[in-house]
Amino acid sequence: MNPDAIKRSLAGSGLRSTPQRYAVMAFLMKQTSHPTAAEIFEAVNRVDPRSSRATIYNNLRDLVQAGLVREVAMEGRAARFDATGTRHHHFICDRCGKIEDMDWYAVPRPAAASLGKRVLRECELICRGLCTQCASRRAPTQDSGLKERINTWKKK
Amino acid sequence: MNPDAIKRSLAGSGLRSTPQRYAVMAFLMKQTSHPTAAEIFEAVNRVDPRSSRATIYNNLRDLVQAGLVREVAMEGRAARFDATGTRHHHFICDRCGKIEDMDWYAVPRPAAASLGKRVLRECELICRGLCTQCASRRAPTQDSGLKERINTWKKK
DNA sequence: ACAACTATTTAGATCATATCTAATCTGAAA
DNA sequence: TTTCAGATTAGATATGATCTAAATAGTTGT
Ligand SMILES: [Mn+2]
Ligand SMILES: [Mn+2]
Ligand SMILES: [Zn+2]
Ligand SMILES: [Zn+2]
Repeated sequence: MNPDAIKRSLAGSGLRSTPQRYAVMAFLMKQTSHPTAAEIFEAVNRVDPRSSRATIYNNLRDLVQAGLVREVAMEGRAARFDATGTRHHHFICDRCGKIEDMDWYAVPRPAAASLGKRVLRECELICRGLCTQCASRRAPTQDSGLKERINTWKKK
Repeated sequence: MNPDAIKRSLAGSGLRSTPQRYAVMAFLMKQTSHPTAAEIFEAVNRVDPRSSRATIYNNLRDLVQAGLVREVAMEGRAARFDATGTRHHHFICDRCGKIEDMDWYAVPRPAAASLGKRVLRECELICRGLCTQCASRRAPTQDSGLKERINTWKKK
């Protein structure tokens, strides 16, 4: 996306276009990974060191509120973010914890009986297993169960 | 589930059955919500105050490694847990943040092309919208967009 | 171009959650 | 009953996120 389009989308959400805020948005948009606030802080300041830690957090909060960025649902401690460009699902690797985008496809909605009086807005998918890299590094053996997988991952 | 069954499932995972560990497991199994470590600490010690904070965390770690408990994938800061009894999906309320269980149903797996060389183990669903309580408290208006919903929720 | 107004940025303090340490205790096997 | 690896503990420490209040800078109107 070009600079002006980003600036317009900020303005369209009632957010001023500051160099710091622009940098966070632009970085997330060209990212295919799902960086933490700390990673965004580093990357953004490596290019142009004008953002404080608080500003990164402030801007992530504002961009999420504006719907331009989302926090990814997963079980780690540090929040991870992606720009809400195109709709997609996620794949989380059991072994290395990496979060990858998966092509979006409509998922059958829960049965009305199961839904009850809840109002459904969307269904997102979290696929789990081994990422390409981890799958090739060692084929999962029969006794390599959840325990082993979580162990490996937690040990970083 | 009866006490002996819990003890057997702990032993079956190579975990000693201690009063503290048993209490965490038993509490999670009778829970329909998705408590944080702090909530488990409080609840367990209200009944029988023998567990330290570190022990709650230690046991949650051990039970997750054993596959008897899982940490729920969601975007909050404090980890939330449930016993992995019956397979199910989750519904997260946009307004109050509550996580509810949804009946399990098989989800169509991603297309082979999209999956690539990844090894798929499972697909879990995160449904979003308004829980029964929030849906009835105020019907969503047309201009009540993501921004408003997140705002309301973040304000606790 | 300039002033005025308010959103934004900032360093550092503080909070919330999770993990580590190393001393002590205990479940369960023999 | 003895034994000892596994489990518990209080408190210290680490990590990630938010708050504070003073300084700065986009944007709008002139
Ligand atoms: Mn993504
Ligand atoms: Mn659940
Ligand atoms: Zn991997
Ligand atoms: Zn709700």
